[in-house]
Amino acid sequence: MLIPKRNINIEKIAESGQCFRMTKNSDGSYGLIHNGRYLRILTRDDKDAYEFICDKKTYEDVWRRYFDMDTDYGIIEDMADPEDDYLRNAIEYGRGIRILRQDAWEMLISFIISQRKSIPAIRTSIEKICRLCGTRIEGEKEELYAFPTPQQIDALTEEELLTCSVGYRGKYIKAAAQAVVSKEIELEKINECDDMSLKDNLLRIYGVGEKVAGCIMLFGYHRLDAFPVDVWIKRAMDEQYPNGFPHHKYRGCSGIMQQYIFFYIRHTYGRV
DNA sequence: TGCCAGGCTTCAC
DNA sequence: GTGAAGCATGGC
Repeated sequence: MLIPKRNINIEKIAESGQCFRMTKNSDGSYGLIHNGRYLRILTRDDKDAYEFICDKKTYEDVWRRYFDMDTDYGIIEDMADPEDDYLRNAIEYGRGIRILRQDAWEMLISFIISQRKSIPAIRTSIEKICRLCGTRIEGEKEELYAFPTPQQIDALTEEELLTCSVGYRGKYIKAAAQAVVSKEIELEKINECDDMSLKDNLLRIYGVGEKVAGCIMLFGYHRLDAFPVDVWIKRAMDEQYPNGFPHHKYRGCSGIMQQYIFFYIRHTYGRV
């Protein structure tokens, strides 16, 4: 499947900090795992496109939605205030980033792990957990593992979890798995809630605060008004928006603007 | 080597 | 409701 490069940039998405299991292979291709499926992506400069290594049906059934291909990001980019140079620069810099429609459970655990960790360290931890208790993906030469189910993580002992470099977050991960397995929290059902109620439900989970809830909403529930504020976004807000970010101008897409700013400021400070 | 990382809970006040 | 302490460990 050839996907034109217009409005999608796999390299930027892979390092945008919204997903942790999309990695660059030694041959320059990209690989990602989602819901137990592996997708390899080649860059085809000769066609000005990406080549998704999958059949058309799988693309239509799975990846088209995952990459949010039915949203026109050009329209969203045009919403930026013409006088907001910072945002316009951020968008220009991050053009091609899209908000992936990832799995809510995976986002819950991934962003619990993310607190006070660097992105490379988050990736390392998540990979360890997948190898420790995730299901091996069939039909691939490499050893690839799906993200563990709630039951698989719930079955781990505290000691096993600690081998994944999660540190003090181990108890949060256990509690989250327990809450899901026991149906104390129903991740699919709460998708019926409006944004505010969805956030309230997520905040009930031990180890989930404002920022992590925002990330789960944005990347796991595709709630595009979620605006998670981490140390980087706070830095951008303090420096560029001393009177607060004008959310009212970006109703329905301020989370996307957040993602452009996050990507931009991390590169501005040379941390990537 | 020391500092920082897509923060959270707990506990004063 | 607000503010500060304490937290585990990898990566640069």
